[in-house]
Amino acid sequence: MIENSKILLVDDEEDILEFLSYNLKKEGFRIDTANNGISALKKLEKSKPDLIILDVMMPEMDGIEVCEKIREQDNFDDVLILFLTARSEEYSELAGFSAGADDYITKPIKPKLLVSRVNAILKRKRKKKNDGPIEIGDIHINKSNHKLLYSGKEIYLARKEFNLLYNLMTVPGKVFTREEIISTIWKDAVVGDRTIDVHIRKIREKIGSQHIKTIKGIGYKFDI
Amino acid sequence: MIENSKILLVDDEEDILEFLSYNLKKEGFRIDTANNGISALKKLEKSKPDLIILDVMMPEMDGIEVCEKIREQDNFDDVLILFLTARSEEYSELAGFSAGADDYITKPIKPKLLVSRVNAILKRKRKKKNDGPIEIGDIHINKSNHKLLYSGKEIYLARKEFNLLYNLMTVPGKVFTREEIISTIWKDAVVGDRTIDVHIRKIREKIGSQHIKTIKGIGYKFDI
DNA sequence: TAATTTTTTAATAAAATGTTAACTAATTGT
DNA sequence: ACAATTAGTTAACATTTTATTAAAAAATTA
Repeated sequence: MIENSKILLVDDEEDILEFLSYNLKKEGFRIDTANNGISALKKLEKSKPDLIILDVMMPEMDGIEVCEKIREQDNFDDVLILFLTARSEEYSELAGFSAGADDYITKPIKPKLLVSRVNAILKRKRKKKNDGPIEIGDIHINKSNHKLLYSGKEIYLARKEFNLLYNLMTVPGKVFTREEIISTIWKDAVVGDRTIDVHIRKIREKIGSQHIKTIKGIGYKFDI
Repeated sequence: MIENSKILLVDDEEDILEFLSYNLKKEGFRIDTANNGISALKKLEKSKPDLIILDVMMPEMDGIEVCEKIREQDNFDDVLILFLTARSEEYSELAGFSAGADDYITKPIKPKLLVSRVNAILKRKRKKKNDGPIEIGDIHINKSNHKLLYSGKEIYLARKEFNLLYNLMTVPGKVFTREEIISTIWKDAVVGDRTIDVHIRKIREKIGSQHIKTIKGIGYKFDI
C-alpha cells in the first residue's frame, strides 16, 4: 500500500528531480514531477498524489507559497507535504510548518534518510486515515463510534474484540499473522497465543464464522 | 542468532541502563551502554550493534536527534532503533518514526514486554531479507501474507507445502537437491526422503504437475 | 468498594498438518 | 531385458496448532 503511493516532486533543478525520482522509484513509489509551483498546482488535480515533496527555494513562486495555495483548496487539505530546505535556511522550518507542511528534509539529501522519512510520513497518514468506517458485505464497522452493524442489527463487541475485527477488516483477504495481530492489538502487554483464539471465538460467536478464516500455522484473515 | 544479537542501550539514567541491561542479558543478548548521545554515536563504530535502544528524553542531545544523526550515516542506515518514551510524550511517536525509528516502548518498562518487543523486532529484520512476492506465469506467491494465486484463484497450501513451493520458486529453473530442500525447509528436524515426495505430491495435487519437475537422482525444480 | 464486565490464562478436546512405513511404479545402468 | 535404484502413492500414526471451556485476574462501572 505504502509502496504504491504516488508522490509529486516539485523542484526547479532538474538534477534534484532526477535524484529524488531515481531513489523513490527504486522503492516502488509512483512518481510525478513538476519544475515550478504553477505547474505543480496544475498537475495536482489529475495526479492526486499522496505526498508532495516541495523545494522551498524556487524562483517566482516559492515552496511556502505553493504549500499555502494547496492548503487553501478544499480537496487537497489532507495531501501530505514535505519540504526540502537548505540546512542554512533556518527560517523555513517555522514558516513551512505554519504554511501547513507535515515534515521537512534538509539538503544535502541522503537517499536512505529520504526514503525512511517518506515511508514514515506515509505510514503516519495511513494510520490517521485508518479510522474511517468500513463496509464489507453485510458488515458495517465504524471505529469512530465503536459500532458494528451485522445485517442491519447492531452488535456489541468488547473493545479487544472490536479492535481485532476492525484490524482484520482493514485489509480484507489479507492473512494477518499472529505476530502482526499481537503487535497491533497488544501494543503494551504480552499475551499468549490462546488469547487471540478466545477473542476470535467470541467474535465468531457474534457474527458467525463464515467471515473469519483460520490459516493454520500462520494466522487469520477476514474474507468476504 | 537472535539471542546473540548485540544491543546498544542509551540512557542518561544509570538505573534504567542497569534495569535494561539486566533483563536483556538474562535473555542472552550482548549489551553495550552509553549514557548520552555523543558517547552513543562514538561507540557505534566499534560496537556495531544490531539494535539501539534509545531514550527520547536526554539532556543535551535528545533521542530524536541521536536517531537522525545515526540515520544520516551511510553505514548505519539499517541498524534497528527502538525508542523509549514516557507515556505522556505523545509527540515522540510521530517525531520518532519520522526520524527513522523502527518501534518504541513506553515507560514504565515492563521486562516481559521489553524482551518480547526486542525479539520481535530482531526477528522481523532477519525475515525481511527475502520475502518479496514472486510472480511466475500464472502463479503468484506471496510469503508475507501466505497467499498463492493460481490463474487468479486463491489456493490454500499448508505451511510446509507453501514453504517448499516458495523455496523452489525463488530460483525458477534451478534444480534444488533433496539435501538443499531439507536444509532450508527442515531447519531443525530430521526427516526421510519420502516426506519430501509426499509434500511435492500434495502441491502437485493443487497446482498441477506441469510446473514442478522431478530430476531423478538429484531433486526437484520449478519450471515455467 | 462492590458489582459487573472484559480480558487473560490454563486445561483439555478437536482438528489439521506432518511424517513414516510399506508398497507400487518408473527409470536407469548394465 | 533385468536387476537395482529412485520416486510416487497411500493410509496409519504422530505431532502441532487451534478451538472450546471454565475459571481466575484485571479493568471498568455503578
